[in-house]
Amino acid sequence: MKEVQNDWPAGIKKTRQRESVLLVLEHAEKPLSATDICSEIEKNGESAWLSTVYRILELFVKKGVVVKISVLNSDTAVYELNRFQHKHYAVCLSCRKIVAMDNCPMERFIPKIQDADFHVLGHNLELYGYCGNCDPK
Amino acid sequence: MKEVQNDWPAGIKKTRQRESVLLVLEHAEKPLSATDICSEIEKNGESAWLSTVYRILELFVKKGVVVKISVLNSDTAVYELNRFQHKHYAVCLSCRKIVAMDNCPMERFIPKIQDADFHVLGHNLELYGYCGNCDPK
DNA sequence: ATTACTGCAAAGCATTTGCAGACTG
DNA sequence: CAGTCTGCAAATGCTTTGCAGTAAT
Repeated sequence: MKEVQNDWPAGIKKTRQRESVLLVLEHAEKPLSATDICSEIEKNGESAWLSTVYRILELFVKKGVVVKISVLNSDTAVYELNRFQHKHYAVCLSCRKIVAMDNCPMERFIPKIQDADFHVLGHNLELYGYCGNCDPK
Repeated sequence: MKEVQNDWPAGIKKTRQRESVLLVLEHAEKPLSATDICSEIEKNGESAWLSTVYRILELFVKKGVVVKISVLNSDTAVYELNRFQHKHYAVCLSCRKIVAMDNCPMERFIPKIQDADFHVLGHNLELYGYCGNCDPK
Protein backbone atom coordinates (compact mmCIF):
# COMPACT_ATOMS: atom_id res chain seq x y z
CA MET A 1 0.00 0.00 0.00
CA LYS A 2 1.34 3.37 -0.97
CA GLU A 3 1.88 6.04 1.55
CA VAL A 4 1.09 9.71 1.59
CA GLN A 5 3.43 10.50 4.45
CA ASN A 6 5.51 12.87 2.40
CA ASP A 7 4.18 16.14 1.10
CA TRP A 8 1.26 16.20 3.47
CA PRO A 9 -0.57 19.48 2.82
CA ALA A 10 0.29 22.23 5.26
CA GLY A 11 -2.21 23.40 7.82
CA ILE A 12 -4.21 20.19 7.87
CA LYS A 13 -4.12 17.83 10.78
CA LYS A 14 -3.26 14.34 9.70
CA THR A 15 -5.72 11.61 10.54
CA ARG A 16 -6.22 8.09 9.27
CA GLN A 17 -9.38 9.03 7.36
CA ARG A 18 -7.85 12.10 5.77
CA GLU A 19 -4.87 10.08 4.64
CA SER A 20 -7.24 7.53 3.14
CA VAL A 21 -9.13 10.16 1.20
CA LEU A 22 -5.96 11.78 -0.09
CA LEU A 23 -4.49 8.43 -1.05
CA VAL A 24 -7.57 7.56 -3.07
CA LEU A 25 -7.57 10.92 -4.83
CA GLU A 26 -3.87 10.67 -5.61
CA HIS A 27 -4.43 7.41 -7.43
CA ALA A 28 -7.73 8.30 -9.05
CA GLU A 29 -7.74 8.48 -12.81
CA LYS A 30 -10.97 10.44 -12.92
CA PRO A 31 -12.92 12.74 -10.63
CA LEU A 32 -14.71 10.78 -7.91
CA SER A 33 -17.87 11.35 -5.94
CA ALA A 34 -17.88 11.16 -2.15
CA THR A 35 -19.49 7.76 -2.40
CA ASP A 36 -16.87 6.57 -4.88
CA ILE A 37 -14.19 7.67 -2.48
CA CYS A 38 -15.80 5.72 0.33
CA SER A 39 -15.88 2.58 -1.78
CA GLU A 40 -12.26 2.99 -2.77
CA ILE A 41 -11.28 3.41 0.84
CA GLU A 42 -13.01 0.15 1.68
CA LYS A 43 -11.27 -1.56 -1.22
CA ASN A 44 -8.02 -0.46 0.34
CA GLY A 45 -9.02 -2.27 3.50
CA GLU A 46 -9.69 0.90 5.43
CA SER A 47 -12.88 2.65 6.36
CA ALA A 48 -14.39 6.08 6.63
CA TRP A 49 -17.95 7.10 7.13
CA LEU A 50 -19.60 8.90 4.24
CA SER A 51 -20.37 12.01 6.26
CA THR A 52 -16.77 12.13 7.35
CA VAL A 53 -15.63 11.95 3.76
CA TYR A 54 -17.88 14.89 2.97
CA ARG A 55 -16.40 16.85 5.83
CA ILE A 56 -12.88 16.00 4.73
CA LEU A 57 -13.60 16.98 1.15
CA GLU A 58 -15.09 20.25 2.28
CA LEU A 59 -11.93 20.94 4.27
CA PHE A 60 -9.65 19.95 1.39
CA VAL A 61 -11.57 22.19 -0.97
CA LYS A 62 -11.34 25.09 1.45
CA LYS A 63 -7.60 24.53 1.78
CA GLY A 64 -7.20 24.34 -1.98
CA VAL A 65 -5.97 20.75 -1.98
CA VAL A 66 -8.97 19.44 -3.85
CA VAL A 67 -11.27 20.79 -6.54
CA LYS A 68 -14.99 20.22 -6.51
CA ILE A 69 -16.69 19.76 -9.85
CA SER A 70 -20.41 20.02 -10.43
CA VAL A 71 -21.64 18.58 -13.66
CA LEU A 72 -24.74 19.86 -15.34
CA ASN A 73 -27.80 17.68 -14.99
CA SER A 74 -26.16 15.53 -12.43
CA ASP A 75 -26.95 15.90 -8.77
CA THR A 76 -23.71 14.37 -7.62
CA ALA A 77 -20.58 16.45 -7.16
CA VAL A 78 -17.21 14.94 -7.96
CA TYR A 79 -13.78 15.78 -6.63
CA GLU A 80 -10.20 15.56 -7.75
CA LEU A 81 -6.80 16.72 -6.58
CA ASN A 82 -6.09 20.35 -7.30
CA ARG A 83 -3.25 20.16 -9.75
CA PHE A 84 -3.29 23.93 -10.05
CA GLN A 85 -4.12 23.92 -13.69
CA HIS A 86 -7.00 25.69 -15.17
CA LYS A 87 -9.19 22.94 -16.48
CA HIS A 88 -12.48 22.30 -18.13
CA TYR A 89 -14.44 19.15 -18.50
CA ALA A 90 -16.34 17.49 -21.24
CA VAL A 91 -19.17 15.22 -20.23
CA CYS A 92 -20.32 12.36 -22.40
CA LEU A 93 -24.07 12.47 -22.89
CA SER A 94 -24.19 8.73 -23.25
CA CYS A 95 -21.92 7.15 -20.65
CA ARG A 96 -21.53 10.25 -18.44
CA LYS A 97 -17.78 9.92 -18.55
CA ILE A 98 -15.98 13.11 -17.63
CA VAL A 99 -13.02 14.04 -19.78
CA ALA A 100 -10.66 16.80 -18.76
CA MET A 101 -9.66 19.36 -21.34
CA ASP A 102 -6.28 20.77 -20.53
CA ASN A 103 -6.26 23.94 -22.54
CA CYS A 104 -8.71 26.68 -21.92
CA PRO A 105 -10.14 28.41 -24.94
CA MET A 106 -11.58 31.13 -22.75
CA GLU A 107 -8.43 32.48 -21.29
CA ARG A 108 -7.80 35.29 -23.73
CA PHE A 109 -11.46 36.15 -23.90
CA ILE A 110 -12.24 36.93 -20.35
CA PRO A 111 -11.00 40.52 -20.56
CA LYS A 112 -13.48 41.19 -23.34
CA ILE A 113 -16.34 39.83 -21.32
CA GLN A 114 -15.90 42.30 -18.51
CA ASP A 115 -19.05 44.24 -18.29
CA ALA A 116 -19.92 47.52 -16.65
CA ASP A 117 -22.36 45.63 -14.49
CA PHE A 118 -20.37 42.57 -13.67
CA HIS A 119 -16.84 42.04 -12.48
CA VAL A 120 -15.82 38.62 -13.76
CA LEU A 121 -13.44 36.75 -11.50
CA GLY A 122 -13.56 33.33 -13.00
CA HIS A 123 -15.48 30.97 -15.14
CA ASN A 124 -16.56 27.43 -15.53
CA LEU A 125 -16.90 25.93 -18.94
CA GLU A 126 -18.48 22.59 -19.53
CA LEU A 127 -18.65 20.87 -22.86
CA TYR A 128 -20.98 18.08 -23.72
CA GLY A 129 -21.17 15.62 -26.53
CA TYR A 130 -19.99 12.07 -27.05
CA CYS A 131 -16.77 10.42 -26.04
CA GLY A 132 -14.81 8.22 -28.40
CA ASN A 133 -16.59 5.04 -27.32
CA CYS A 134 -20.09 6.42 -27.48
CA ASP A 135 -19.99 8.64 -30.55
CA PRO A 136 -22.86 7.28 -32.64
CA LYS A 137 -21.31 8.37 -35.92
CA MET B 1 -54.57 39.64 -14.89
CA LYS B 2 -52.74 39.05 -18.11
CA GLU B 3 -53.65 36.17 -20.30
CA VAL B 4 -51.58 33.63 -22.16
CA GLN B 5 -54.41 32.53 -24.38
CA ASN B 6 -52.66 33.53 -27.57
CA ASP B 7 -49.55 31.81 -28.81
CA TRP B 8 -50.02 28.77 -26.66
CA PRO B 9 -47.18 26.39 -27.52
CA ALA B 10 -48.12 23.68 -29.98
CA GLY B 11 -48.45 20.08 -28.89
CA ILE B 12 -49.08 20.87 -25.24
CA LYS B 13 -52.48 20.37 -23.70
CA LYS B 14 -53.69 23.51 -22.00
CA THR B 15 -54.53 23.27 -18.32
CA ARG B 16 -54.99 25.83 -15.61
CA GLN B 17 -51.70 24.93 -13.93
CA ARG B 18 -49.72 25.00 -17.14
CA GLU B 19 -51.10 28.40 -18.00
CA SER B 20 -50.12 29.63 -14.56
CA VAL B 21 -46.56 28.41 -14.95
CA LEU B 22 -46.20 29.93 -18.39
CA LEU B 23 -47.70 33.22 -17.26
CA VAL B 24 -45.22 33.46 -14.42
CA LEU B 25 -42.29 32.68 -16.69
CA GLU B 26 -43.45 35.21 -19.27
CA HIS B 27 -43.36 37.96 -16.69
CA ALA B 28 -40.25 36.82 -14.87
CA GLU B 29 -37.31 39.15 -15.01
CA LYS B 30 -34.86 36.48 -13.94
CA PRO B 31 -34.65 32.70 -14.01
CA LEU B 32 -36.88 31.15 -11.35
CA SER B 33 -36.73 27.95 -9.36
CA ALA B 34 -39.69 25.59 -9.18
CA THR B 35 -40.39 26.87 -5.69
CA ASP B 36 -40.22 30.48 -6.87
CA ILE B 37 -42.71 29.67 -9.58
CA CYS B 38 -45.07 28.13 -7.05
CA SER B 39 -44.93 31.24 -4.89
CA GLU B 40 -45.56 33.49 -7.87
CA ILE B 41 -48.55 31.41 -8.83
CA GLU B 42 -49.97 31.83 -5.36
CA LYS B 43 -49.33 35.56 -5.53
CA ASN B 44 -51.43 35.57 -8.67
CA GLY B 45 -54.25 34.07 -6.67
CA GLU B 46 -53.94 30.69 -8.28
CA SER B 47 -52.41 27.48 -7.06
CA ALA B 48 -50.32 24.58 -8.25
CA TRP B 49 -48.65 21.86 -6.29
CA LEU B 50 -44.87 21.86 -6.33
CA SER B 51 -44.61 18.39 -7.81
CA THR B 52 -46.97 19.45 -10.55
CA VAL B 53 -44.81 22.45 -11.32
CA TYR B 54 -41.82 20.14 -11.62
CA ARG B 55 -43.73 17.93 -14.01
CA ILE B 56 -44.84 20.90 -16.07
CA LEU B 57 -41.33 22.31 -16.21
CA GLU B 58 -39.98 18.95 -17.31
CA LEU B 59 -42.56 18.88 -20.08
CA PHE B 60 -41.85 22.45 -21.15
CA VAL B 61 -38.13 21.74 -21.25
CA LYS B 62 -38.70 18.64 -23.35
CA LYS B 63 -40.87 20.65 -25.73
CA GLY B 64 -38.27 23.38 -25.93
CA VAL B 65 -40.50 26.06 -24.43
CA VAL B 66 -38.37 26.49 -21.35
CA VAL B 67 -34.67 26.29 -20.58
CA LYS B 68 -33.33 24.73 -17.42
CA ILE B 69 -30.24 26.30 -15.88
CA SER B 70 -28.04 24.67 -13.28
CA VAL B 71 -25.73 26.95 -11.43
CA LEU B 72 -22.47 25.76 -9.95
CA ASN B 73 -22.49 25.20 -6.22
CA SER B 74 -26.20 25.60 -6.03
CA ASP B 75 -28.44 22.62 -5.64
CA THR B 76 -31.46 24.39 -7.05
CA ALA B 77 -32.18 24.48 -10.76
CA VAL B 78 -33.76 27.57 -12.27
CA TYR B 79 -35.90 27.95 -15.35
CA GLU B 80 -36.70 30.61 -17.89
CA LEU B 81 -38.54 30.90 -21.17
CA ASN B 82 -36.58 29.66 -24.13
CA ARG B 83 -36.01 32.78 -26.16
CA PHE B 84 -33.98 30.77 -28.64
CA GLN B 85 -30.81 32.66 -28.04
CA HIS B 86 -27.58 31.10 -27.07
CA LYS B 87 -26.94 32.46 -23.61
CA HIS B 88 -24.55 32.28 -20.74
CA TYR B 89 -24.93 33.37 -17.18
CA ALA B 90 -22.82 35.18 -14.67
CA VAL B 91 -23.47 34.44 -11.04
CA CYS B 92 -22.71 36.93 -8.33
CA LEU B 93 -20.64 35.35 -5.57
CA SER B 94 -22.14 37.67 -3.03
CA CYS B 95 -25.85 38.00 -3.68
CA ARG B 96 -26.19 34.98 -5.99
CA LYS B 97 -27.89 37.09 -8.59
CA ILE B 98 -27.84 35.54 -12.04
CA VAL B 99 -27.04 37.87 -14.91
CA ALA B 100 -27.50 36.76 -18.50
CA MET B 101 -24.73 37.45 -20.96
CA ASP B 102 -26.13 37.79 -24.43
CA ASN B 103 -23.09 37.25 -26.56
CA CYS B 104 -21.20 34.04 -26.52
CA PRO B 105 -17.43 34.30 -26.66
CA MET B 106 -17.16 30.59 -27.29
CA GLU B 107 -18.98 30.35 -30.54
CA ARG B 108 -16.05 30.63 -32.89
CA PHE B 109 -13.88 28.49 -30.69
CA ILE B 110 -15.83 25.32 -30.49
CA PRO B 111 -14.49 23.96 -33.77
CA LYS B 112 -10.97 24.20 -32.39
CA ILE B 113 -11.88 22.29 -29.29
CA GLN B 114 -12.98 19.24 -31.19
CA ASP B 115 -10.79 16.44 -30.06
CA ALA B 116 -10.03 13.04 -31.50
CA ASP B 117 -11.54 11.55 -28.38
CA PHE B 118 -14.53 13.74 -27.90
CA HIS B 119 -17.23 14.97 -30.21
CA VAL B 120 -18.40 18.28 -28.78
CA LEU B 121 -22.06 19.03 -29.34
CA GLY B 122 -22.57 21.94 -27.04
CA HIS B 123 -21.28 23.81 -24.09
CA ASN B 124 -22.24 25.57 -20.97
CA LEU B 125 -20.25 28.53 -19.77
CA GLU B 126 -20.73 30.06 -16.40
CA LEU B 127 -18.97 33.15 -15.19
CA TYR B 128 -18.64 34.18 -11.61
CA GLY B 129 -17.64 37.33 -9.89
CA TYR B 130 -19.44 40.30 -8.45
CA CYS B 131 -22.40 42.19 -9.77
CA GLY B 132 -22.54 45.97 -9.81
CA ASN B 133 -24.13 46.21 -6.38
CA CYS B 134 -21.81 43.80 -4.65
CA ASP B 135 -18.45 44.56 -6.22
CA PRO B 136 -16.26 45.31 -3.20
CA LYS B 137 -13.91 47.54 -5.15
C1' DA C 1 -5.02 17.48 28.68
C1' DT C 2 -7.16 20.00 25.35
C1' DT C 3 -8.99 20.55 21.11
C1' DA C 4 -10.26 18.77 16.95
C1' DC C 5 -12.12 14.77 14.37
C1' DT C 6 -15.06 10.80 13.52
C1' DG C 7 -18.89 7.37 13.76
C1' DC C 8 -23.36 7.23 13.76
C1' DA C 9 -28.11 8.60 13.40
C1' DA C 10 -31.15 11.68 11.91
C1' DA C 11 -32.49 15.75 9.55
C1' DG C 12 -32.71 18.75 5.26
C1' DC C 13 -33.71 19.91 0.69
C1' DA C 14 -34.54 19.56 -4.11
C1' DT C 15 -36.61 16.50 -6.92
C1' DT C 16 -39.27 12.28 -8.27
C1' DT C 17 -42.85 8.86 -8.14
C1' DG C 18 -47.30 6.26 -7.21
C1' DC C 19 -51.96 6.49 -7.12
C1' DA C 20 -56.75 7.81 -7.13
C1' DG C 21 -59.69 11.35 -8.32
C1' DA C 22 -60.45 15.46 -11.47
C1' DC C 23 -60.24 17.63 -15.74
C1' DT C 24 -59.58 18.28 -20.87
C1' DG C 25 -60.67 17.67 -25.65
C1' DC D 1 -65.87 8.96 -22.61
C1' DA D 2 -61.01 7.97 -22.78
C1' DG D 3 -56.86 9.41 -21.74
C1' DT D 4 -54.18 12.76 -19.51
C1' DC D 5 -53.08 15.71 -15.68
C1' DT D 6 -53.06 17.08 -10.86
C1' DG D 7 -53.23 16.95 -5.73
C1' DC D 8 -51.32 14.77 -2.33
C1' DA D 9 -48.28 11.82 0.26
C1' DA D 10 -44.44 9.45 0.51
C1' DA D 11 -40.04 8.07 -1.21
C1' DT D 12 -35.42 9.01 -3.03
C1' DG D 13 -30.70 10.46 -3.21
C1' DC D 14 -27.17 13.64 -2.08
C1' DT D 15 -25.49 16.27 1.43
C1' DT D 16 -25.43 18.37 6.10
C1' DT D 17 -25.72 18.50 11.06
C1' DG D 18 -25.82 17.29 16.16
C1' DC D 19 -23.78 14.83 19.58
C1' DA D 20 -21.01 11.89 22.31
C1' DG D 21 -17.05 9.23 22.26
C1' DT D 22 -12.18 8.89 20.16
C1' DA D 23 -7.94 10.28 18.53
C1' DA D 24 -4.18 13.61 17.61
C1' DT D 25 -0.59 16.87 19.21
